[in-house]
Amino acid sequence: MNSAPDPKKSYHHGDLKNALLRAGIELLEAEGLSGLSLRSLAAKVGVSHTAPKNHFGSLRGLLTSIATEGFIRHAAFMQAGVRAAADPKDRLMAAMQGYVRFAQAHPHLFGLMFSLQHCDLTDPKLRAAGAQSYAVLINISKGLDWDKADLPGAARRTEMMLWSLVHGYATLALGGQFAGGPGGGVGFDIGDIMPGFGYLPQPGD
Amino acid sequence: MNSAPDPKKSYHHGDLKNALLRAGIELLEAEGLSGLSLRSLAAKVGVSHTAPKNHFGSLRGLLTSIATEGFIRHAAFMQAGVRAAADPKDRLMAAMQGYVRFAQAHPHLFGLMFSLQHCDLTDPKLRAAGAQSYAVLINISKGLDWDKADLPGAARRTEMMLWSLVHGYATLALGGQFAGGPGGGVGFDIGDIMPGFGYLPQPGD
DNA sequence: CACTGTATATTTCCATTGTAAATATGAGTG
DNA sequence: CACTCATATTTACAATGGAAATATACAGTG
Repeated sequence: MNSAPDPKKSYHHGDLKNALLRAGIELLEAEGLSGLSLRSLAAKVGVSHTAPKNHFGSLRGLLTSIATEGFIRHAAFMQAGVRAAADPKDRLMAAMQGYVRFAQAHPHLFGLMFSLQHCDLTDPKLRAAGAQSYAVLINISKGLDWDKADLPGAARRTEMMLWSLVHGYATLALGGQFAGGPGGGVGFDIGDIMPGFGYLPQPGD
Repeated sequence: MNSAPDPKKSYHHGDLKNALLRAGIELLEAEGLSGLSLRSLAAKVGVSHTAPKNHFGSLRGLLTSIATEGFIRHAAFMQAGVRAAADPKDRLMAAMQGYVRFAQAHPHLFGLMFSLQHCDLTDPKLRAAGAQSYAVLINISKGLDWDKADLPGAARRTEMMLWSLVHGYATLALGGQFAGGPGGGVGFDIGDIMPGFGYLPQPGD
C-alpha cells in the first residue's frame, strides 16, 4: 500500500536513491560541502559506504544530482513569488528577490549549483534544470523597456543583464564581499541597485 | 649577491614560500583545483610533501594565499586597462572588460578567488586584496549618472550595481550558463548588457 | 673558531576519502 | 521451485590532509 516501503525491514531499501538525495541535501545544508562525503552520507542513511556510488556513479554524480534538485527548487521558489505578484513591476521584484533569498536561505546548495568544479556541467538533467531557473527570469523580463530595448537582440540582452545583476549580487553578498566580511551587512537590497524600467505593451495586455 | 639563492644546492630552499605560491598558481591554472594538492605541489617544487604545510598551515591556508595573489593580479590587470583609457566612458569599459577577461584567462584562479568553501574568508590579507579589486570599480564608478544617482547612497548603489553586473556576467559566462553548455558562445559582450550612463561633473574635471 | 638556539625541512605515521572488484541478498518471473 | 538480475555489502587499495618526531644548517654569541 505504501509507495515507500519500510526502509528498516528489507535488505533492499526500495527507495534508496531518493532517500540518499534527500539526506544528501540535508547533510550539505547542515555541514557544508566538506561535510558531505559518500561515506558520511551512507552512514547518515544507514547503508554501506559504497551504496551511494551504485546510484550516482561517483561523488561528482551525487553532487550533480543534488545541484539539479537545487535548480528545480530554485525555479519553483522564484515562480511561487512571481505568481503571487500582480503587475509586471511586482513580478520583476518578486523574481529577483526570490533569487537572492533562495541563495541566502540555502547558501551551500546555491554555491554547489553554480560551482564550476564539483558538478558535471555537461549533464543534460542539470542543464535542463538550470534552464528552468533561467526561464523564470526570461518570462519576467519580457516587455521591459530600458536603453538597450531598441538594439538588436534586445530580449536576450535584457535577460542576460537581469541574470548577471541578480546572480552577481547574490554571490557577492553571500561571500560578504560588499560588507567587508562573510555574513556582514550588505547595505542595499537588490531592488536598490536595479535600474528602473519602463514597460512596453505586450501581446495579451 | 643573488637575492634568490640557488634552490638546488642547499637543504634550506631560501625562498620556498614564494616558490610554492608561484608553483601553486601554475598547478591550479594547469590542472584545476582538484589537481592542486599539498602533495602534488610539493612534488612539483621538489620538496617533501609536508613542506607546504610548514608555510601555509593547511591546504586552506595555501588556497587563501593563492586567492590573495589572484586578487592582486586581478586588480592590477583591471587597473592597467583603466590607465590606458582616455575618457570616463573608456575607463568604465576597460575596467569591466578587464574584469571579464581576467576571469576567462584564469578561470580556475578566478573560481577560487570567489569560492565560498575553499578559502578563509576572514583572512585579513585576502580581504584587503579583494578590497583592492573593488576599489578599481569604485574609482571608475565615480560620477556615473543613472536613474539611481539622485537617491541616498548613490555612490554605493552604483558601485554595487556595477560589481554585481560584471561579476554575475563573468561567473555565468564561465559556467556556460548563457550558452547552454560550458565554454559555449555567450552571444553578448559585457558592454552589450550594460546600462548606458551619463556623467556628472566631478571635482577636478 | 666552537657552541648553541632556532627556523626550516624531512621522515614516519595515521584517519579519512573515493573508487574498484568480488561477493552476497532477495524480489520478480517463468 | 529454480533462475535471473538489480540491489547492497564486503574487502581492498591508493591518494590525501594532517600530526608528531626527527634531522639539518644557518645565525648569533662566547
